[in-house]
Amino acid sequence: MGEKSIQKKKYILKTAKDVFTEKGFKNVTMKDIVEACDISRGGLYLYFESTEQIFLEVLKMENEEGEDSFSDSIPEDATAAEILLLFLKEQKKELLRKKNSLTKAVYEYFFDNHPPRKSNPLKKQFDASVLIVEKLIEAGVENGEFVCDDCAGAARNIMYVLEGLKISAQTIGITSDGVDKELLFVLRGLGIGTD
Amino acid sequence: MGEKSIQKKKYILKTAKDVFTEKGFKNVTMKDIVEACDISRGGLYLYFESTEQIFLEVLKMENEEGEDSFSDSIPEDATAAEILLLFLKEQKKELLRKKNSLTKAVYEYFFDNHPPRKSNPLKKQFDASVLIVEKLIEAGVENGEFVCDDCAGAARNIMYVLEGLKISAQTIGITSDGVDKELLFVLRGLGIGTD
Amino acid sequence: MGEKSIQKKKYILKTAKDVFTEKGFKNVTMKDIVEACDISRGGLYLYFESTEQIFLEVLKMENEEGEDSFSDSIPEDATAAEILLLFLKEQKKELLRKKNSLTKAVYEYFFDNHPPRKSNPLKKQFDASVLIVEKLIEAGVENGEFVCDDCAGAARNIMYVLEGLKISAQTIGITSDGVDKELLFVLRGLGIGTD
Amino acid sequence: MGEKSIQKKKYILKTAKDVFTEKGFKNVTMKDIVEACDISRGGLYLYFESTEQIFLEVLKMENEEGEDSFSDSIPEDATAAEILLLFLKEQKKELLRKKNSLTKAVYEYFFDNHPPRKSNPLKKQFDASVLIVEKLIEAGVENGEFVCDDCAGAARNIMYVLEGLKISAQTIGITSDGVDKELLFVLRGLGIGTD
DNA sequence: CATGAATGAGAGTTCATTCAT
DNA sequence: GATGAATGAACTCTCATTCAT
Repeated sequence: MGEKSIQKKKYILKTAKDVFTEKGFKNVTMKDIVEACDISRGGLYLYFESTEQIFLEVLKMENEEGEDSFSDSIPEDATAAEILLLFLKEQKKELLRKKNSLTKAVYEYFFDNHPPRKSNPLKKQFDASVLIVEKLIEAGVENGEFVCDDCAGAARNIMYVLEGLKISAQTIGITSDGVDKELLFVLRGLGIGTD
Repeated sequence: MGEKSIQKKKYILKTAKDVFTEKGFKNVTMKDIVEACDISRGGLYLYFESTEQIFLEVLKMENEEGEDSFSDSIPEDATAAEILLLFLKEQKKELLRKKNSLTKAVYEYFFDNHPPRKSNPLKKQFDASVLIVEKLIEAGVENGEFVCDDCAGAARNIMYVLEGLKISAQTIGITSDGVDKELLFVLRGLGIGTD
Repeated sequence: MGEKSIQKKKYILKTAKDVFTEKGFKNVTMKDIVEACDISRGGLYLYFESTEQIFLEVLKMENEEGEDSFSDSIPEDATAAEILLLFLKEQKKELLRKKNSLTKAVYEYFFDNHPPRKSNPLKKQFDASVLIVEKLIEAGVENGEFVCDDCAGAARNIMYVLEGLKISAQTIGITSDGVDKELLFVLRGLGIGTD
Repeated sequence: MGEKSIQKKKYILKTAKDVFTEKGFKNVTMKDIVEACDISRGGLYLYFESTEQIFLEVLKMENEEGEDSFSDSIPEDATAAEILLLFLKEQKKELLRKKNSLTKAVYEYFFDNHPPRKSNPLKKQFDASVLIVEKLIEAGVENGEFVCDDCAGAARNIMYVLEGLKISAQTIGITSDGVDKELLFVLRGLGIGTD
């Protein structure tokens, strides 16, 4: 596949992402993507052979891009508490977005497709997030910002609460205030009240 | 619709429940249900006109049956802590069930169908559970079993954690131990360690 | 079939007539008739075995009733011209009726079903009408009301014009004035102007 | 849609015309057309989405072709009477054709579908024909071929008689002689006897 | 006689996928 | 590489017709 087609592949993935964002995973057909990309039916098959493959590559692309953007937004001299707050705000923004990112599609996809635990990209991401939060909490405990005698537990707890909020946002709905209340409760568990 | 057809309707709902349990919501066609029930194509349409209608009636049936079975299992003289533990164990059992109940189908359905918040049955159920847990915690606080200065917040927190565990069980997978760890963490927040 | 069932048969035919009147012939299903009659599916089959059979019996019933009603409305001492006008007015009323009698259903039925010419009930009716009109014209010519040297031809012509008006009413639409213009033109051919 | 598919579309329309001619409108299913064209089920849907759409395009095609073929057949130096006779012969041929053109299908379709009078293509065609005949009669009156003091009325009368003959041909049946008798009667009204 | 549940054939429609150009 | 017409499998849904009660 030459230089030119790599461009096209990226174009397709970017366009497909919008489609998945709007319609989830199962509702998306090859036809939908063909039409969104305004390419020929056969053309799409030159690059991808199923919505599943496209979706997985969209996810991969997302992860690669996503990683950077968060760490980029952290000020050099931020305290642990500040970074944690930033992280939570980011998550909140994400989960409240009306046309909500890929969350729905991701859930839908992984409902039906259970990659072996070890290679489950969702699990990897989850575990990575837990680790980051854990490190943050540990750092915060060390310099007296947080109180916590089970940092790993607290980190996991935060992540599960976030998962709970995320799925609730997609199913029963949730307000900005609703999210704040939960996050505050969690933070109070770390010994701090917040703005 | 006579006595007899009511029986049949129930039979269809019960059979359909298994189908939804196995395949989720979107993957289920009228044909699937027809075949599972071993009735004729047209026969199904005498009772239901879409998988959606069937699914919603399955849910209703589930809720009606579910309510009783839990309260039935509570001993007369149980303490608040005991009841809470019972409740959590029940939830754990539910969320670990391999062919996992209707969870997947429910999520899938409500991803695409957002009933107005007021009439969202999922929300109703969630709120009801929060209330129950809240009352339990309050009772526990009163007789010294729990320590907690925001019972409502704690109850909501527990429910969101449960939601997080539920969705995680469906997507990234989770072990019995993993669930226990989370529940223990939450309970410790109420001032108790557990068996 | 006993006394009672003859009543029921008549009831079905009367109800079915309304259905055919509203929906034509082809659009009517056994189900439609069953529902209109509010009887059971099987019940209908005890009396009739197809919409075709029902329709033909409806037509027979109509003809039997129709014959009397027209001749009843003619005054004893009417002149030929008066009777002819009466006849044309009757036809006009019929063909302008919005929910137009059985015309549509009749045409639809006979498009697909061509009984041998001799036994075609539609043809019988048409020929009978031609004859009546012819006799009227002859009578009118004799007593100087009309001028006409081919009474049979004129009668046939009138009937074909009426057919043309009837089908036009059903397809391209026609106004009361439109009908009047045609009828006047035809009457002028008989040497008379009219009110 | 490229050059090639335009060919195919025409092919489908031509084939479909035969189907409508044979079976009328309501009796024709997408499947019938698919089979007549010997194409795939899905293939037909690439071009048309319903029998109605196909039918209307068949009609349009017919009208476009029909217009030319008649005017082409008129000799340069024909008199008004000659042209009128030609026109009537054409109509006669049309209405006697055993597998009778689209007449039946057209009637069937317009029984159920009443486009607003202004845009009813059937009405347009009817009105256009009336106008043509009227002009012919006027021309004939001017040069002494016809006698007539209400050319418009006579033209309309001729067209309604033709409609009457057309519907009669489809329902009660009519012979070549039968048609001749009617047309002669009408022509005699214009002051001429004919071959 | 009457009921109405049940059956199964058949029409409509959509898409993943292929393939000649 | 790219196109888009074509195919056919799979679903949905509706009724005529039957039959046990």
